[in-house]
Amino acid sequence: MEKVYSPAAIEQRLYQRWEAAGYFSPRPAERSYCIVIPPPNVTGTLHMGHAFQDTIMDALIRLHRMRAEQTLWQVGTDHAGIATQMVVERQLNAEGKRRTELTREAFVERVWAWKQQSGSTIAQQLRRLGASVDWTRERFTMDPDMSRAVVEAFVRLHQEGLIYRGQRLVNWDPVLGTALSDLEVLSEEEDGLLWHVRYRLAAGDGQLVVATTRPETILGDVAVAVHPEDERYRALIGRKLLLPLTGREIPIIADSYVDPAFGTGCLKITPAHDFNDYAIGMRHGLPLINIFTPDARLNDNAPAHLRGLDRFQARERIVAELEAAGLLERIEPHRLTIPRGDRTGAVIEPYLTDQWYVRIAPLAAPAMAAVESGRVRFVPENWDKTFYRWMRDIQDWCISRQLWWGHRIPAWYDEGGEIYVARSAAEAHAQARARHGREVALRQDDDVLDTWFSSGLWPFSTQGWPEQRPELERYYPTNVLVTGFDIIFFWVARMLMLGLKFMGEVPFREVYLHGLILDADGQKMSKSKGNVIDPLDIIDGIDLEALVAKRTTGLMQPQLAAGIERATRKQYPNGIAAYGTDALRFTFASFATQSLELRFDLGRVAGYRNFCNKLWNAARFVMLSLDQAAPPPAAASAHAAAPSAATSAIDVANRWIRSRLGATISAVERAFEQYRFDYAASALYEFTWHEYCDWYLEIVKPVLQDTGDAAAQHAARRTLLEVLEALLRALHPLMPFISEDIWLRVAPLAGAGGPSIMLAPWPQAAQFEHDAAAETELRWLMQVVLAIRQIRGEMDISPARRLPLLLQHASASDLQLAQRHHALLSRLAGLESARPLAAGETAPPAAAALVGELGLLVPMAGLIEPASELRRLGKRLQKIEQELTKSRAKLAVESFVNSAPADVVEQERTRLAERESERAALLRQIEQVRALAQEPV
RNA sequence: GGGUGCUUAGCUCAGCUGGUAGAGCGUCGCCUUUACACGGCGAAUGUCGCAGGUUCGAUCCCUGCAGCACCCACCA
Repeated sequence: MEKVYSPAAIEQRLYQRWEAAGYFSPRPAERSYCIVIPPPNVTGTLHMGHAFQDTIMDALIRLHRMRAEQTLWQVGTDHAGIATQMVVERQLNAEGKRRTELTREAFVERVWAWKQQSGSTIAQQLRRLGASVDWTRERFTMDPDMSRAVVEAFVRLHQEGLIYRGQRLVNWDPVLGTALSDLEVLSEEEDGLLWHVRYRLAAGDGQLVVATTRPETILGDVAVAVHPEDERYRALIGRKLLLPLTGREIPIIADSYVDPAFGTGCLKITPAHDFNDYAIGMRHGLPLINIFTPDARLNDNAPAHLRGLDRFQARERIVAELEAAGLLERIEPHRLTIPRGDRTGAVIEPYLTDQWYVRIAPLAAPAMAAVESGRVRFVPENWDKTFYRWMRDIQDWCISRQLWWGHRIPAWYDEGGEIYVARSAAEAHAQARARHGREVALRQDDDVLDTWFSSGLWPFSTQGWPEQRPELERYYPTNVLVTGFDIIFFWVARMLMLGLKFMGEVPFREVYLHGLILDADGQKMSKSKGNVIDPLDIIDGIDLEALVAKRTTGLMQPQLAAGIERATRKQYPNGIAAYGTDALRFTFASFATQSLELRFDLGRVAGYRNFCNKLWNAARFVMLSLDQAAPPPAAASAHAAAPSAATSAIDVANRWIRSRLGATISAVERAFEQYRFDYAASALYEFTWHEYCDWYLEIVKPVLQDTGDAAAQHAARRTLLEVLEALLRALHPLMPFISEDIWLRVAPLAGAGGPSIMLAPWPQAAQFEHDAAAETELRWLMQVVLAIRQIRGEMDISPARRLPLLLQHASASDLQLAQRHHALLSRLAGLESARPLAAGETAPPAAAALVGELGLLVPMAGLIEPASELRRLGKRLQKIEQELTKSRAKLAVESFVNSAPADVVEQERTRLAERESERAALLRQIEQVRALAQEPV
């Protein structure tokens, strides 16, 4: 093995081997375990959020695979209608072309070409992460069989009246020229203006002043509303106003929606361009006047000289004209929420169109019931509140999009506009024939479905639905959905509704919602902020120039480049080092707390890279020590010989490390069950570094190197190997590569070979039985060693200097342990000698420490300055006295002694007693050292 | 406007059913001891956001306040 762990040398090679060998495919077993990957955009690239959630899923999958369950991680990608269409449109624009210059067929063909070209990027990136997805079952939401599922779902929902076509106001993105669902609209507060406009009474005997944020929509006004109780305007209700600029007559109506306190208390009503006005218009039977074209220019309902103006130009012109006509009373600044399309950032226009909707209430009710009854469980649990709130107020889902890329809506129209929803054109024609008694010409709906409609079917469409395939039976419902909370409405809720609808069962038993990865400053990572870290750059490393180039090219706002470059150079003066996949994965695991926000910290990655190196070198040590091994003693003689001191000492240590490993395995299992990957990571880290390496390896060294005891050496080597081998298996779900690489070398020696650690069984805690006696004994050993090291450290005694040690007040058990572990103590604490004080022997001046009642004395002669020992003792004394004061105070409170549970009181008394005897010992010690200090040298 | 979280060591975060606070990184000493300097040994550091309340006892439960974050919502 190389001296330094080098992830680049092992990772890709191992993954290729695994994939080629087909290890990612499920192997038949009684129990199954299935996770579907949240399908990433096919043309996208892997970001930190993906890497995080894929790490979690892979860890779960690998654990269950090792438990010999029939484990499937279903992989695939999403066609991502809007996002992908936009990317390809941008490419066209760069070539100086426009989408509309192409035929629909030509454009779609071009998107497919782009998908072929870029679709493998994310798949390759997933491989780099070590994701053990079953590539042989990869799906794409636009695959023919997936499309068939989409059509089937649409047709069935339509047949049941759960999909309908309706004309109403939608969120219209004028840049894309499509409708959007409510979820795809982001509202943010922005600075705007409030224009106060005069509307004159038709009779010429007065005016109303109306406050509006959108003066251009005056052209579509059909009324002005006031509150029915508003004394100021009560008398005017029912009278007519002249619409400014056009002179069209509109009524003054009364509606309690109007807030008399806002603005002037007069609200202009534009039903075709505002959701509230639409509702009011409906209530009052008012007409709708649409004044915009689909790209938000004024249409023919506007006065001739304004037609064709963009809505923002129109606003300027209309304000100017109002001003000129003396109809503009005043303008004031105003904060308002502006709705924007989540992809384009364009201001959303409420716009009257025909769209397809899913009637959501009948689907939402069973979904809520499933969560309420616990058939689906959110982790962390409190997400159910968010879910319920949204589901209660949910509006019908607009599923049609005026795009070219996506699943074409399976609806056809005849010349009369009659609709035929069918699984195929032929079926539609048949329906039309039946209706008309003759063949009629049909035209398919031009629109496509919302991407999330097909995503919502993912857990069963990937398994062949609507066909009843065995895998559908086997893997539905899936066990857990792992995803970000930001997608709970878009995806989780819809899968739940559609899964219940079509499969009659929830699509997953549990939903693990993880937090959002932020940069080190707590900012969301985004291209425009220039703070994006590519997970692959952490794995492979990247130099500063490449990182700067990556962050500053292709910006939507190129003027940000300079600032981004400056910040990047400051934050990563040396670029990013190559840490490897395992370190990155372990970092993600350790980040997987229940927190909503996770600040990514490269320091943590470096720490876990070091951890990998530690593990690597521990393995090296084990391998090296095996190379030096003498042949094991013959079984008979090993048993016949009386156990030597070395044997019985190492035997306790062997039992101890096995006991600790067992506890670690249990802790990891518990952690996985609770989705607390941070607990799993820290249990493994703690055991590997601070128990196996810090103690066990050090304990084993003298046995292996200093003694000629073959039986002890043999037992130590076996334990070294067995524990390492099982530890690697326990580490594998989080660190697949390094664990495999080492395991392939180690396992055969441990008699646990196999083609891959992936297929090896998950370690059984029961095989590493808990051993309380060994743990107690090792705790004693460690405390003694630590106490002596502390003296050495604080007294600045060179590690090379061997110390004599005297034991004071040693119990029989202390003496026995000291004798058994004499060699170890000497080695680990650097002792020259160790012996108990003889009866009646006066202790020499010494630095002292206590382990329970046992006093550890390091004679000071020539080693220790009395002054520094006094300082050390003084510090200890101070601390003890503080604790004593607290303890005494507590026990002095009668109510505590009376009301607190007996064991708590007892514990406090014990603590007090211990502190008191420690204090006494310290005082004696101080006295003695002080006397020494005063003696002339 | 409504909702949900968060506020613990210099930094990033843990902290189980209330019983006198932990890790990693960083810092400071000492050490190139043949697994590892991506290392070893030792050390220091916390009015647990603020103010009340409940309790024998509160980082933990309750109320209020402040700050931060996110989600939902039609106030022109």
